[in-house]
Amino acid sequence: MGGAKAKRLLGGERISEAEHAVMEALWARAPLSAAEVGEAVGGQRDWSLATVKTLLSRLVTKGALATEADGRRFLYTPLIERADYVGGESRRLVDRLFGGRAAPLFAHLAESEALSAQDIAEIESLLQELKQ
Amino acid sequence: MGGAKAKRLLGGERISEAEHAVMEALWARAPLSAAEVGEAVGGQRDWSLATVKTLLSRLVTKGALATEADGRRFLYTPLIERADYVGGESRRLVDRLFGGRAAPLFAHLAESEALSAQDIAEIESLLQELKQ
DNA sequence: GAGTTCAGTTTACATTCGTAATCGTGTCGG
DNA sequence: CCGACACGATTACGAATGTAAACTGAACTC
Repeated sequence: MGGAKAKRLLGGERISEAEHAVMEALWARAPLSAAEVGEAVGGQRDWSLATVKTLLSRLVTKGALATEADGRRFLYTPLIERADYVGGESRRLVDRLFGGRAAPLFAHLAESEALSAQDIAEIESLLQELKQ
Repeated sequence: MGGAKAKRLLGGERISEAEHAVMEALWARAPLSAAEVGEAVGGQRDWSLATVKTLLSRLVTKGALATEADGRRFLYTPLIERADYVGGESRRLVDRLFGGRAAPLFAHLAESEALSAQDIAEIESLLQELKQ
């Protein structure tokens, strides 16, 4: 279950960084109106509502969001799953920088002290699961 | 030695994806002339020499490459280390998508079967080193 | 020594992105 | 019924990017 195949954005369009912030808001809670998304991202970015609306429109065009009419306004809902997006981006990075292999990435994070003790513990237990 | 602190690009400018391909060529072997870089990346991207020259210039402007005169032409050498670039990009991804923690990234890679048996073995041994 | 070549520099131009302001229209209060 | 407001849609506009052609000056050729 949960094995939804990665939904490709229409024509494989990419989600930009600003757009991603909007997606995060909607992944956290959806559906939301434009104004609500504005509030939600208000903490992180200092955008005018107009900007948020532009990003929402672009995401709809790209096929990343669905709209549902709610009276005079729209409610927006993600069409792609966060896991798919995250997986895609991770894969892209690993491909681009580490020849597609994850171990070197891991080594890098380890070497640059990007791993906390907790991370290490968690990863260790994940490894255990994988091995059986 | 080798502990060079991450060289920040002038003003923190980012290296674009196309530029990155050029950097890879030079990280693999440097110094190289523009024509040589062209050949080196020729396999991956189908760029005209003019394009390669543009990218080289932009990278010089951004402070990512140094030029060394060699007769009528230039030889280009990276000013930033691949490890620094890779580390920066990895960190950005982890911050943006996983709240700065590496374990979730790892979990994701594991879950999406992006980890080969070899990866797992290597990571395991890295973990051993980390733990002592 | 003049023309051709070659390399870097300048200019070009369509897209995407970030960031909005403005427009058009339907709705709600009075 | 009329004006103020609330929304989405349209338009804007500069910076960055991808991709390259045109220009310029120096070097090598005959």
